[in-house]
Amino acid sequence: MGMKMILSKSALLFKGNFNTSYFLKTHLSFSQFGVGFGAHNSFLASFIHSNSYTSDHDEHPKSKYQKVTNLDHALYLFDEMSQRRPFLSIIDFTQLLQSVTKMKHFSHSLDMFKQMCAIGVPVNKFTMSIAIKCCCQLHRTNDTFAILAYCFRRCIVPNVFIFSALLDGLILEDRILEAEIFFKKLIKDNICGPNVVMYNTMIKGLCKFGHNDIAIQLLRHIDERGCKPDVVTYSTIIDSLCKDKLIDEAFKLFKEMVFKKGISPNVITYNSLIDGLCKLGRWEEAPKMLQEMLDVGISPNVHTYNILIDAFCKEDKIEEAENLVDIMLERGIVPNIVTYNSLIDGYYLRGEIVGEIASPI
DNA sequence: TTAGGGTTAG
Repeated sequence: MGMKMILSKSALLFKGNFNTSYFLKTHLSFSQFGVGFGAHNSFLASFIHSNSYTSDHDEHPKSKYQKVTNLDHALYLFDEMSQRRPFLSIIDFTQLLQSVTKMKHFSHSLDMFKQMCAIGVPVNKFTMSIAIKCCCQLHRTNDTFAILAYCFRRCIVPNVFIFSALLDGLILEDRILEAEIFFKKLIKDNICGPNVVMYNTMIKGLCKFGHNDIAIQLLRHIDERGCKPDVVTYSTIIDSLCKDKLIDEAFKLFKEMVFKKGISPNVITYNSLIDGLCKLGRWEEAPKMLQEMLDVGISPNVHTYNILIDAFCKEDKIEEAENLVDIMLERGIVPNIVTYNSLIDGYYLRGEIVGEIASPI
């Protein structure tokens, strides 16, 4: 099998089914929640700068459990900790659990959590919320509800972190109806006062299912509840509007966020808008947005460049895409697999990749 | 001195 690729310079714990409906008895109607691009200029830059703040990152040094980046090392440490008596602090255990979770070894994290419970480590709300997150990432939300039941048995009252993780799990599994019912029940029965993260999670779910209008209603509702929407709230809806090709609506919300609410956009907000412009073929405006980002002091990241590179490649503008790769490299941003996949697609569309591609293995 | 949310391809 031969390979001939012509790429130019860029070629380079808890078993059992907990009954979710136990928590969702009350079914409420969600209906109770009930400018186009081009006006950006230096005023925007000054406005955003005036609303930005810098924080001193005077963080505490990381513990050895927080520094772990290797699974085998983490498991070794855990084994060592499990055998020590008296137990180390629950903070040490939780930090190690979090490190394994950050490595995305969710099954191992859950196994560790179960082991902690089995040997009697006094798990707390922090530990619980990490375990629930792991369950959700593994698409095992029903097991998550079992952990919640375990919370109650141990007299650990779930808090907004734990409920938000649960809500996120339902949304991840596309169980939007249950998510809505659950969310409303938490509020109606005063089980948990939602904060902006929980609202954002619900808004993400609504957007995921195309309910932009209800998401915007919920955005209005946040203010009425005395909670403040933030850049994630707006960016989530802006992104959804862009994906639904409602770019003018997205820019309207963008302006509301910046000028009315005084919330500074970030690189993710801009990425969504640039992607929306590219996918609608508004080629004049996308580079302007990139320039605007730079003007307001927001550095494009690998996502930003990938969005533009992919769009150029799909439009047979390979040279422009290659120029962007050069700019990325000059700015110290390393192209990743998405960058190369987009470029390969572009070359393929142009017919510059011929023959069969042999397996490299 | 321990926990949560939004962006890119296929």
